[in-house]
Amino acid sequence: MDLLLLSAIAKEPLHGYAVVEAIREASDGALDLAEGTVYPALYRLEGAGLLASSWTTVGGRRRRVYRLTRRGRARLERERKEWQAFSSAVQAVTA
Amino acid sequence: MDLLLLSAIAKEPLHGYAVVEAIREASDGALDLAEGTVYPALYRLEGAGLLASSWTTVGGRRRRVYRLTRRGRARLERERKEWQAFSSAVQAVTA
DNA sequence: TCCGCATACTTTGCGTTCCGAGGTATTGAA
DNA sequence: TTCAATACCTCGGAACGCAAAGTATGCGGA
Repeated sequence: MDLLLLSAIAKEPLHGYAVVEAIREASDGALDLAEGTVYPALYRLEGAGLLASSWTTVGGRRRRVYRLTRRGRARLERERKEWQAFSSAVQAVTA
Repeated sequence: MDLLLLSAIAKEPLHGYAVVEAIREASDGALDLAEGTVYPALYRLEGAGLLASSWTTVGGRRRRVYRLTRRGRARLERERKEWQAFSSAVQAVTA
């Protein structure tokens, strides 16, 4: 989860709703995250100092735009490596 | 989890303790499952009709050996495909 | 005009899952 | 005889992902 969110926001700052769309589109519909999953996860990541947010208003609608902090980028690198390792391990067991 | 257990047991019937070892070795130590994870999962899979078990005694030690049922093999195929799809999707988002 | 849909955020509660920790019991080696 | 390894079982907690419901705004079509 964290890897997905950090990856999406790393490409460009996004607000919650846009994160859901970005991940759904990037995965060609395979990953369709529920809002009840994403928003609490974003709060958690911000609380952990990996994301920072600011409110903006676009066309009368308020948006909370998230961007990666320095620590967030470092964490993203780590998460990527861990995912690769995990994925390879699963591949090895199931092959 | 289910994919890992079914994969390990598909190669040859195994008892719980051996499943943990098989997965740890196949993954070169990367996946080291806790017994508190594996045993309940095996009961669950057996309850779902994907595994069948029988008691054996080897050197005074009792073992519950699990093997895949027909439905278990079908499920394994499905789990493999789902994992591939999921893994590809994550790869696409994080790339 | 007004209804409904898309946008956008928030919160609550549920079910599942995985694990740590503890327990039982046997065998074999130090 | 004591300890490690083998082998099983079970309880409790913590986290997680999601469905569902709620709030609110803007916009297009009937």
